[in-house]
Amino acid sequence: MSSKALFGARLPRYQVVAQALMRDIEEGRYQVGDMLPTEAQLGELYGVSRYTVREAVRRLTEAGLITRRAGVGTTVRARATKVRYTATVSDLTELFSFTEQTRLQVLHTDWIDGDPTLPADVAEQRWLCCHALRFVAESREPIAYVRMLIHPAYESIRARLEEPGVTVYRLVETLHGERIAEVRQVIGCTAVPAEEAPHLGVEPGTPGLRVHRYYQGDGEQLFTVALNTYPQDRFNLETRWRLDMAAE
Amino acid sequence: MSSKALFGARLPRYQVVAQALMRDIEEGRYQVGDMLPTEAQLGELYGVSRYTVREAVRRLTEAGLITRRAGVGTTVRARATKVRYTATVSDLTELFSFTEQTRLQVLHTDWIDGDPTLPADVAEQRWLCCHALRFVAESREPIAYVRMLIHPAYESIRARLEEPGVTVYRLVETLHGERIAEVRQVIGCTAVPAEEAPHLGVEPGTPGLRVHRYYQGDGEQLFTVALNTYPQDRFNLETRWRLDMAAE
DNA sequence: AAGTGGTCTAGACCACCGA
DNA sequence: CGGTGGTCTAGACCACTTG
Repeated sequence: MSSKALFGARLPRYQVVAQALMRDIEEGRYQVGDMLPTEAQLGELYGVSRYTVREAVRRLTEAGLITRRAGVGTTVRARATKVRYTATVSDLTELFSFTEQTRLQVLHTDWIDGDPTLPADVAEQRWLCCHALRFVAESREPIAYVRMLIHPAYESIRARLEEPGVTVYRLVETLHGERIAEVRQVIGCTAVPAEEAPHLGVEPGTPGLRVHRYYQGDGEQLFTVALNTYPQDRFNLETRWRLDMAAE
Repeated sequence: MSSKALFGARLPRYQVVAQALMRDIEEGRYQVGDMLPTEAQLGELYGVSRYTVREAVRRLTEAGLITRRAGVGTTVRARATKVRYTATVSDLTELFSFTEQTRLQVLHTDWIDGDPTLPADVAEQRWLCCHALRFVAESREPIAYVRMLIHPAYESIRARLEEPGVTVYRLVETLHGERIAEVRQVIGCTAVPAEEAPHLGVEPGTPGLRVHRYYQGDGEQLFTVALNTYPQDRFNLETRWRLDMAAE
């Protein structure tokens, strides 16, 4: 119960109806897969107008309990609102709070083709691979060694990679007018490889954070992959998950 | 443009109104901070009923462009819908895909009091610290060394920590009837400490993933803190961020 | 053709806020 | 007090799905 439960607080009728329906679903009087009564029937059942029924039913829809289809009806989809924990960022840069104040320095570029250390779906294709260091602002010490895998179709990105403040995903979006629809991020740890260690100023084999990010378009197509190695103590990744207060 | 753009598809009037309003905000005819016209005025302006205005305005509200207050009016809050990327899990266990098939083996318990390696707000208080190993299913090799910081008020948790499949946050929730409202997760890398290495079967100083999770209640109060060390190659953390298709 | 949800109108009363 | 958004009614027409 909320701390500000009010005794005299009359609930709107659509709330009463919504709660009654939720309870009926929760307690199994309507099973998942069942059809709910029609709006007209619910209106009669609860003695309210169609507007009120629709407002109530809208709540259930938003809570994901039901789906509706014109000409068909209303189907129960879930027994209870799942408690959902959500981390939302309004912009991908917020994923990595620092990203915007960083710059990239490209070391060299080559092609990779079937790297077995990569996931199967990535290793299948041939990628342009940009090796680079990431710096924070004016600092002379890099925070990460980055390998950027760029789909051959997006090769023109390479030329603009070193502009300050750019991010891969923004380049893909602006240069090619495509939206990044999904980002997959896999985090693990690693021993800093001998190839990368001197650039980072650490000993080979010392601990490093490995962050792989896969930028995907709307279908399944992979636009770019960023493989980052962060030496110890130069970088922390923080995520917050907040409880959704959707339907109570 | 969507692939199924239909020419003959007449838009609902509330959509037309909503888009007009969004464009007006986007282009600065209504500035952030300004009040929008009242519902009555908008109805007259666009020649639609109040229902249609409200349905339109509801879209802007859901998109986060405006906020409304009865007795006051409608305030413009943002110039454009920010693209939001969301990662949603229906249950905290999904945050760490493995957690449910794991078991904990407690090594020993002590008290910590002002550990300087911890964030200031955590270090301030006195915690019951449970040292443990986390195993996957029947495997004999632990995947992590865990230090569980338990608020003295929740000390009774300790006794049930070793039950298979339990998770800290569930114990807090069930034993004390409190909901975890927020989880903060900080990821970095570390050299596996000498104290932990033998238990994990690795050499001290080898790379390890450090995952700290802070479980918070509704206020600011911290319930528990989990400090995990995962040796290399035993564990990956994956997160997906999907583009919200909310308001177009 | 009958019935569904989706849209829309023209009214109405209310709680709340600011002057 | 007058005006706001929040709630609610009783109608209506429509596009769509199903038999």
